[in-house]
Amino acid sequence: MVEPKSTRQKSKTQDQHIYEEIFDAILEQRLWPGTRLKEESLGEIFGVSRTIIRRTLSRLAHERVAVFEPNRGAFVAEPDVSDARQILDARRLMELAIVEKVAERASSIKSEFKKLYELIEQEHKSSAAADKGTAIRLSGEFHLQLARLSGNKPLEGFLHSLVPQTSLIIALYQSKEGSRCAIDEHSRLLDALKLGDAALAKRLMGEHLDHIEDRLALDESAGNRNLAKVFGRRVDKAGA
Amino acid sequence: MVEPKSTRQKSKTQDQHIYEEIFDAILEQRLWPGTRLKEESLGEIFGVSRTIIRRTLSRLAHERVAVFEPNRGAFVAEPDVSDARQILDARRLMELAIVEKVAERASSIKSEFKKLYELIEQEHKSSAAADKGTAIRLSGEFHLQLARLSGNKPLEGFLHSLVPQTSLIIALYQSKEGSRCAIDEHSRLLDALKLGDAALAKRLMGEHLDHIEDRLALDESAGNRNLAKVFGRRVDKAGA
DNA sequence: TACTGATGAATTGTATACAATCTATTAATC
DNA sequence: GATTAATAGATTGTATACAATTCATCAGTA
Repeated sequence: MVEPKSTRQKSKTQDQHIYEEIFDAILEQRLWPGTRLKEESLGEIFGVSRTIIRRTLSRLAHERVAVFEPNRGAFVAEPDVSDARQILDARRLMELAIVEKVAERASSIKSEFKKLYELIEQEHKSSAAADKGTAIRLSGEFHLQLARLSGNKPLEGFLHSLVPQTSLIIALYQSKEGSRCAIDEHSRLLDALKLGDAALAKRLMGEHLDHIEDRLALDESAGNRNLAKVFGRRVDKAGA
Repeated sequence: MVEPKSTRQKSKTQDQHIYEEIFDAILEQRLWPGTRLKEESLGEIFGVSRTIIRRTLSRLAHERVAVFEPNRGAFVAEPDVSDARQILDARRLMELAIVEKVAERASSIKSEFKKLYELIEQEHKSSAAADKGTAIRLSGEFHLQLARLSGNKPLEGFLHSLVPQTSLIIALYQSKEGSRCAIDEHSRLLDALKLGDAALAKRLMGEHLDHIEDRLALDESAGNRNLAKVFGRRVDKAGA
């Protein structure tokens, strides 16, 4: 079993792998807002040079999941209250449009729904196993899969950046713990979609998003959660 | 007057400048879909190394304005008919949402409208001067400015990638020449927005987009316009 | 002539070297 | 002791070197 001599052939998938690893870490809230993303450390972790890491970080930065501070490097984004409102607002707009499109296409994508039910099944399992990180990530993936079924790639791409940003917002501003009813909401939403009931699906999605937002404390004072910003200091939350 | 010793200080603006130069060239349809974007050539043109060019190209690729073909380099994107429909569909969704938001905020952003009227004025001028490229670009910028006034940065960013993509679609699929009524449409739209008449503004925006799409030939056979793809060949449309 | 295969130039993909900048530590001054 | 200045170490930003791949040219063959 000879290793491929070329280091380039894997490049595309290698890139994608590193990206997804960081992406998932953010979805699962293992990577906290404000965490420093040191290039050399990441390079060692994934066994590539800074060149590759830099490309990944720049992709994350473009999706507003990370931010570059000039000469200081990349950090996991910390959306402030105003950012959060805009992100959630944009996401609602997108999700409702997506749900409508999926409902319209319901009859022609029947086979795809099966996968989504399986995803919900997994959500249940990890929720039951108290594997919170995985449960959160799967929840996000449910929404991403829905976006894919909309059949509109630009929309899918846009939601792909809004979902992890939402994850960061939840990390920063969630006040009440999420009752896991969200999973049942997914499943009822999917039922409505399969029947092609756009109106019901949109209502359910709207309520689903309401519930997520209800758990957040997005009043201005909530900004105080971000102590570093309040005191104008910079804190590296991950050194290694 | 001493030059700044550092080559890094300008980096952020330098980057932005190169990006905008290419962005504008695409908006003005000086850069045609399928054009090869050779790294070294661009580097020489802008006096920077491939590193910087590569970053710019990767940004354009992320916005789907350029595409990377592995080991072959970057090319100006050539959205096919299916892509085009999805892009236009997404854009309609965005533009209507944006118009609604701007109408809602009309009273609190009165001073901003002035700039937009000036932009329309410029559009008139370049149109009168038969400066088609500039006219097209300014038309795109009008929509981008509107997006900015929506007060939603994610939406603004998303439209920022949809506008040049629309430009590529027009380049590829426009069958009838655009009557320059579009400028008057901008101006009537702006009137409605200033009055905060969301319903009217949305109707006008919808019609505006209809008119753009009316001039396109997006039936399946339209794909034949892209001869290179029909014959499975690759053609470099710009060598230098 | 048309087709295949080999050779070399051109171009991309990645790693690395080096310069600019920032950060932390220590020394110096009041 | 607190504040500022200076220095060394760490990290980012850019250019460049080198390897891998593609592309064009041109023999060779039927």
